[in-house]
Amino acid sequence: MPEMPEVEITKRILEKQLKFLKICKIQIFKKELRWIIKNELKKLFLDCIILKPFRLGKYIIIPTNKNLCLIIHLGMSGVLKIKIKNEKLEKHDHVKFTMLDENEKKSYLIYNDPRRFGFIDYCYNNKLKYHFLLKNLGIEALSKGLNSDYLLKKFKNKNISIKIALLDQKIVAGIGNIYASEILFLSKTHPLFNVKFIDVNQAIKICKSIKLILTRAIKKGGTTIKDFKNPDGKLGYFKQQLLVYSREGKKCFVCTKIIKMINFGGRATFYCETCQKSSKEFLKEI
DNA sequence: CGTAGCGCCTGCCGGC
DNA sequence: TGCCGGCAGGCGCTAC
Repeated sequence: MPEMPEVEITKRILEKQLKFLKICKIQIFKKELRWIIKNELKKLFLDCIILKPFRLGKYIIIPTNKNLCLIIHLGMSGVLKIKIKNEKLEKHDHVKFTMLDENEKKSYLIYNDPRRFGFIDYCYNNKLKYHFLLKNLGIEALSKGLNSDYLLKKFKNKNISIKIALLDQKIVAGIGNIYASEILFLSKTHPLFNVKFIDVNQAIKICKSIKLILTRAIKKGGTTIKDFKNPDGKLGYFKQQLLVYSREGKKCFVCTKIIKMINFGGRATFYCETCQKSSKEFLKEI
């Protein structure tokens, strides 16, 4: 489910609904996620008061008043659900936090993840940037620092296709497989274009497209392909705006030629051969 | 060193 | 109807 816009949507709702709640109970029904949830987490976070959640790339960070923060990643199929009633568990509910507000009213945060590629970890607030999963994150996709200079610097001495580069969280944090195809279509860049040939003009276009696509997706509440729901249970509506992703065999909205799908790096990539044309010599072999 | 490919999981869909 | 292969929004690890 989640690329950065979906994670951002999730975070915004957590921000509204979890702030200053006290964690009074933690239940772990399945600790074998991407990594095994550490035993001590349950005890450590008891009686912690939740401060303002934030996002780093596709990670959600939930800081607390005890210098500890939760690190949550939703993997491919993870969702966080907030409930105000103590409802029966659903399939693939793996972790449940019970929380209290200042009037002792309970609410519940539930981590649900069918494929279990996501995880929950924790660390000390001041050690966050040294956490092994966060320390190598590249620049935030929507930050000002993401500009053509930054991209060109990162692309220097690399010999990979632009599609692979956009998915590399060490370069830019937040882009996933759906939006990578969309971004390349918008910037008229062939997905196999070798980053070592990207010039300033192309880098500027790519930066603009990254920001435009992700900002639009956030506005639409993210993309629901199959199972993304925000913590309020709402769906995302960016799917209707997708220009190339999952449109193989259909007509390009711009030139009416047929959208192609290719597979590399183990992921599907959708593009328009006409709109994203490139001389062969600039493409990365696959 | 950088890069390509694998594997972790469950569920769903299309083809036979 | 049922079974099977392929595929899915991510990402760290391993082998080269």
